[in-house]
Amino acid sequence: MALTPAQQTVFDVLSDAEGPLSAAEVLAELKNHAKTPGIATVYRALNAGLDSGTYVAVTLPGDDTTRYEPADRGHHHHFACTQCERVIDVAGCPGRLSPLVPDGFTLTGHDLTLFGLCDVCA
Amino acid sequence: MALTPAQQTVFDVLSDAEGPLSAAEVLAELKNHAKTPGIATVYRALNAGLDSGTYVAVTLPGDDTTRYEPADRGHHHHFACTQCERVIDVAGCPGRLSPLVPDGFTLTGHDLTLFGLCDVCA
DNA sequence: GTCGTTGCAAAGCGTTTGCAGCCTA
DNA sequence: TAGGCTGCAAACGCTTTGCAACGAC
Repeated sequence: MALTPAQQTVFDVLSDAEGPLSAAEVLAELKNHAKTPGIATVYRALNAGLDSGTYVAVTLPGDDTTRYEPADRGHHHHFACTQCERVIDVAGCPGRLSPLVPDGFTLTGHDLTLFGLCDVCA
Repeated sequence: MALTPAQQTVFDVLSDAEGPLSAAEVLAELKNHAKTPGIATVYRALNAGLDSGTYVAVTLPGDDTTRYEPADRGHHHHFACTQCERVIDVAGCPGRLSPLVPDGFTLTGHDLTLFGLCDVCA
């Protein structure tokens, strides 16, 4: 599946990011590039990536905007800085979640977000 | 801080729920009551509760609507049924999260959502 | 009568979609 | 010329706000 120029640009930005970006952040990042696409084009590129399985959507607590990141990063979680609002990936996983699940429930997945101060803000 | 009638009704619904409810769910629940307030009144009651610290807002991954629950439930997490979309509280906490935090970052909180099938859907 | 609460409708904000213009082949 | 990509603007759903009417004291 060949990428359109706009899709390629968006893909580059997401690949270079150290965590999931919102559509607005992608657009802001693209402002640094030679050519800035319209917001509609950004959303179309992001949704095309979701459809093709290239990206996954990420929603963080307390943040009502959808974020996107490449789907090939494997299982990981996120750290959200409460000061600068930057979101970065963190490797690893607490594991041992089955004991938390009530009787009769089936656990198929989980999502963990850490909050605190990033290295810049700390 | 005396509650208005509408605030009291919303408070009753949230207190009886076994997990966080969205504004739409609160409104749907209120339809079973004698008097159904307008959606604006529901939002006003919810936000008044947030301001006074009576409620906390909860956002779940993959769900772009804000949910609300009483603030006095202590530290707990949530289980979201991927089939019926019901969300219920789960007690307990994996703990041991500090090892996941990158060097130079300060951990102040976390949020965990479990996904799977509830006892009804399993 | 005064003040706060409520309901309706309009406004906001993020996201999606329709449509026409553009570029490439 | 035909096709798809793009940008603009309108549409859309959830949430908030303005304003006037209502009810309690």
